[in-house]
Amino acid sequence: MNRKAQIRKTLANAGLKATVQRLVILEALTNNYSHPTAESIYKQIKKDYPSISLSTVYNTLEVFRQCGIIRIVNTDSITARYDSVTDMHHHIFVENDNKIKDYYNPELDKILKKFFSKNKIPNLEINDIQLQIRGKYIKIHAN
Amino acid sequence: MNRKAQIRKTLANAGLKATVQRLVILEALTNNYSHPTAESIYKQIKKDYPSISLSTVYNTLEVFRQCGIIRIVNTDSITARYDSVTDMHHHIFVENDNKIKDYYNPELDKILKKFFSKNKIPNLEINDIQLQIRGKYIKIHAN
DNA sequence: TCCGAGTTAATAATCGTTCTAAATTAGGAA
DNA sequence: TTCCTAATTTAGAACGATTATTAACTCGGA
Repeated sequence: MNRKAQIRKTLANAGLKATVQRLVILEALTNNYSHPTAESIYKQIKKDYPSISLSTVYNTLEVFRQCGIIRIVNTDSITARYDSVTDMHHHIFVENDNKIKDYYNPELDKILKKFFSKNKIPNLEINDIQLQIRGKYIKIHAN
Repeated sequence: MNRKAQIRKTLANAGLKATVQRLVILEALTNNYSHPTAESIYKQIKKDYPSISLSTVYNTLEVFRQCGIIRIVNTDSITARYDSVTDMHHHIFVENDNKIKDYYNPELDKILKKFFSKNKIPNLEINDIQLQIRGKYIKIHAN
């Protein structure tokens, strides 16, 4: 199944009409691994689809979020950054350039799950566990 | 050393003048474990010190943040929430009531540190590792 | 005490987001 | 297909949180 068909399927599963706007917004987000802001999704889409409204981008992202097909990344910034991956994964916050990278590591996931099944937090039903790794990229000198 | 003396010391170590405003703001934050917003710190302080300005609260929190004596908690919300604890700890996001609780567990910290010293991320110098645990509080029925 | 840098207060400005209401559109029924 | 209705989109106003501006104040050193 190609990407566009996959996106249509995601919308159908969520019970959402497959409007042009929803298709392009979700496609923009799934093609973008930089955890973009609403504004930057809007700018990207506007190139090919100039009549799109910023409101629509915000509204649609909020609809997607409520359906659970996207998320807002937890950050210390005012501006929301969106993530189309809802499977278990972690984030690397790169201090040099304000980028957020995904970090996948099934071994780590296993360790975390094991830890919290042994060490239950009283009365809490855990829905999601996510690591935030904050760091700086360092230059490697070959000499 | 009492709390007020400790706060004075923290300011001195950061090279900051110990003004009344800074003292009350930092005291309010260190006494408050709910990761308050700027607005709620402002309201709390205003009771005892009515001439304080909301701007001062914002400015001062930002000064503290830049000095590294407080942090902004990573959240998916528009409103910044502040944390006076900068030692390694994690956060529990309680979905029922929008509260953020601290989670300390030295054993977990050891596991995480060990994992990342074994599994280095190329070119990345890690400054902080933090877990975000999202969940719901469940009622326990005794019968 | 006086000076000057640092700090604060009040408020205007800005930014990101949400709301509102009118226009448009999608998709089902006839 | 055409019509109908509810859902969706658009543009722009409104809003809330934060930041900037600037004049007044204050602290600590000379």
